[in-house]
Amino acid sequence: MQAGAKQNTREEKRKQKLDVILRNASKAFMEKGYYKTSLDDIAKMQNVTKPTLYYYIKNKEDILVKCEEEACRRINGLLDVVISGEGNGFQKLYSFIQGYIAIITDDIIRCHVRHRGQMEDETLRAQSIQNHKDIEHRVRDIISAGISDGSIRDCNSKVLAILLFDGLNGITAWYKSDGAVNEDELIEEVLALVTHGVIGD
Amino acid sequence: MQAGAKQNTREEKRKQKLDVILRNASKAFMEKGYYKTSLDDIAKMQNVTKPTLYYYIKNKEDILVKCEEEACRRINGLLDVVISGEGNGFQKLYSFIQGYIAIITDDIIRCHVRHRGQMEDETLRAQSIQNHKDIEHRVRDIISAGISDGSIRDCNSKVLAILLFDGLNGITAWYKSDGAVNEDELIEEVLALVTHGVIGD
DNA sequence: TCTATATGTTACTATTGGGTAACATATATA
DNA sequence: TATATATGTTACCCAATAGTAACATATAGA
Repeated sequence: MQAGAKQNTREEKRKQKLDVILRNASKAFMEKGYYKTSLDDIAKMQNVTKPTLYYYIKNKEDILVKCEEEACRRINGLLDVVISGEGNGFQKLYSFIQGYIAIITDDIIRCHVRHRGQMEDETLRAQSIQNHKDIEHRVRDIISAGISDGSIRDCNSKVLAILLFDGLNGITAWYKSDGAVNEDELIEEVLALVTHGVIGD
Repeated sequence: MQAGAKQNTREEKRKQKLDVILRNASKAFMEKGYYKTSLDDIAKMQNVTKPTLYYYIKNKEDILVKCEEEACRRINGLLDVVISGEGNGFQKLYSFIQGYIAIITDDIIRCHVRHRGQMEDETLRAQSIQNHKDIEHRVRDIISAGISDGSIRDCNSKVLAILLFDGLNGITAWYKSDGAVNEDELIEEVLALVTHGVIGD
């Protein structure tokens, strides 16, 4: 067997185990909150002991950082696709919302959304805030383009972007714990509301 | 001096001091988070020692409960006025949004919004969730009335109510830490978006 | 087979912080 | 003035938990 292959297997395993840790931690953080979830709790979820976690993460806060990296990768990936695609500003915003709702049902993403900008370490906190600002800015650019090409009503792009993000994040937080509305129906309702508002015909 | 008057003064003072505690605690919770804010921190903010707080509150969690009581009183008060007022469903929803944005700049209300449903005590947590459901339901009733009278577009009132609350809560959380948009302008933008959506004319 | 390194455990330290007991003082009222 | 009660302090306890040191074992590669 080749040296490279074996090495790879070990690294693969390592990556998978880290992913399990992040996934379990995210789930626990969403259910009980960050501070009410101990590292012992997380360790137990994958049947190891606390010090083992420190082989994969630097410290508790590092879990949030790693979730954020993963989340930003995916959200920015979505934005890459949306922005480079066809259509006017409104259509791009529309497909971003669709994609975002789909993405944000993942525990790791939801964990990031709930905890971003809340690291105790100042440098990490600043980085986290910046990461989100960058994403928000890319969405605002889509909106601005839509206003320019006339497909989006003239409005304050900052207020719209924030209203949109907070609304979407809230929706998905609620969505998990309730089976009354299915995902397709949810997306359709949200898109209709964002598009046309609440005013009667 | 009358017995009643003196007694009253003492009770007044007590109420005022409790209010200061809630206000300071709310501010700290919003800035640093609930778990990163110690009772010693809060005590220092009004130049007393930690045990003194226990003369006004049962325990740390009780601060959240008391903030919630105050917040629900005010939000339900707003709903009382809005619902009993003139106009169709859309107009009532419109004035609720106006009032809600104004109310939610208060630290105590923001503290409630951020921490509701997160008490460790199960009974308190259930009560908190119920309180919010009640409020959400009153808003949904306004929406349903609007749909019936034709002033609001036919939509899922649950999705709209949640999208609305989360959007508004998010906006105001952001609003505090940024001076770029003044409150009147903010309210106007939000109302326009909620009313007409983002679609170009 | 031998050895270095990756992976894991047990047992511990150190700190934080919620909550309380015991004690001190101001003040309203009889 | 006397006294009960409201209000406050100092000094402490105790539980939870993040993080570490020392030790054990599996495994990849020579």
